[in-house]
Amino acid sequence: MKLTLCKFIVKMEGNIKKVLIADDEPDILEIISYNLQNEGYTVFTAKDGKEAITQAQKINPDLIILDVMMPGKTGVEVCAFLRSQPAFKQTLIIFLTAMSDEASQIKGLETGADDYVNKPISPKVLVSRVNALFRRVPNKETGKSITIGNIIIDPITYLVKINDHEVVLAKKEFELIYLLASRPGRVFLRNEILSQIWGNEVIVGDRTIDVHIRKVRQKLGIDCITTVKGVGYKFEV
Amino acid sequence: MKLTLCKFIVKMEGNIKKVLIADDEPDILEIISYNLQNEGYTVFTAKDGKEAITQAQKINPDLIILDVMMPGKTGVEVCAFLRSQPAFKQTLIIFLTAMSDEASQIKGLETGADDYVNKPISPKVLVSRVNALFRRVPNKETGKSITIGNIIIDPITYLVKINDHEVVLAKKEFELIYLLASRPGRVFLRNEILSQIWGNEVIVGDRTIDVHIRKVRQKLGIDCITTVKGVGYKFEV
DNA sequence: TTTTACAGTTAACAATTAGATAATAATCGC
DNA sequence: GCGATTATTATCTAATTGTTAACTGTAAAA
Repeated sequence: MKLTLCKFIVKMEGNIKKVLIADDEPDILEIISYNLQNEGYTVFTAKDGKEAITQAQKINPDLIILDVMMPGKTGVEVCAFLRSQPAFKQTLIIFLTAMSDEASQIKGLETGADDYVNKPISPKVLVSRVNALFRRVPNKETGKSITIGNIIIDPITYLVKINDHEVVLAKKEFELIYLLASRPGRVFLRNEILSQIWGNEVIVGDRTIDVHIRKVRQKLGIDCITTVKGVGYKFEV
Repeated sequence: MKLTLCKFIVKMEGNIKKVLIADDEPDILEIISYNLQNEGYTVFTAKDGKEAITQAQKINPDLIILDVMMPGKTGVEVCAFLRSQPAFKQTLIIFLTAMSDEASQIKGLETGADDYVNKPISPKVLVSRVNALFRRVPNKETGKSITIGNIIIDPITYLVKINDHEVVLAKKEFELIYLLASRPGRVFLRNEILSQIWGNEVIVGDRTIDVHIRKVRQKLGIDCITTVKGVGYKFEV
């Protein structure tokens, strides 16, 4: 009783989560779909890696469940590709695999997956894990375009529009403005920026962020990035 | 050279994650501790459920790894108890267990755990999962904004608002007012201020605090810092 | 009243930090 | 593999921020 009520609330709050499942075995696709739909998720499917990517870009799901072994692009490759795009930096990803050897599991998690479930899959366990993931990441806006004043920042097309004037930014430049604009007013420490955009393992020099900030400021032509000396940067209109 | 320095700084700047591990088997405790410490985490241990709870309350860890089967309180019980307290609503919890049956796994995840790892544990996999979890959780907000009367001191935006008028302070100035305002009315000894803001190793002259206090008073324009002669300063409205 | 002990004030100096720019390196698309 | 774009580094400069020192004011103790 409590559960259904809870589900109902989740559904009413405009938080219907979109889940994309990619697996080349139709049976698995079906059984997972069925169980997740029962939990109130909207489910989309893809039968290989390529389709997974096109689908992901089209529907912008909240969670992607990826089979590791797929014809064409493997799940790990799909994950790596998606993670390289700002729109999917925050998207939850679960790997599904027959391999239970730890090497591939570690690799999977390090590629940026959020969980790793071994086949044979118990649908109920999978559902529990999906729920647990969503519980942890409440209503994270994933891949949504950001509109602040007369500025639109769209991670799908990689374009920034200012007063209907399109500005083309390089990848890092776009990632920067997208990150800062994701929480307008909030100061992002240099460390945060580094770990969000460059990742924790990559180490770049001190001036690298500055140079990118400068380029963004230059290209946008408007003053929307404020420096907080000794702390970091923030987006402000 | 530069590389190590940079890494060191990153780790030092408030990103040290505290992990509490509770398991009744000393061997497991040790091997997990070792591996997590190697990754840069600060590790605390507990040998049973009761100790886990007292430790958790004492050190307020970012992540708790709980063995399900422990003498006294089980991991699930510990988890349920902690989750019932506001302070631990957001704390990450991973279950560790020999049982691989799905019922207990589902139950564990539904109690509010964030992950579930089956024994025998591969330390490397566990470390990967821990990393994956922390990657997912947004950096704990730097601090809460303080509102006293018509003054708002907000460390997220690094701004002080007085009657909707924004005041921009330099880093040390902000740290000062934020510290004093964190306990309004309480007198902070000069020594306390020094060790809180400058750290224990740094030695600065006598007048340094005064000068910063003066700047804050000047910039804020209102009289909210009171001098207690021979003792220190306090925030008062 | 004078002395003393603090804290306030101010300006000068030092240190830190970010901006600008050009040069080099890496990457991408063909 | 080549040219073009993008990313990173190095260096210098400018600005801001932090610290010190010297002086002033003030209130309590001698």
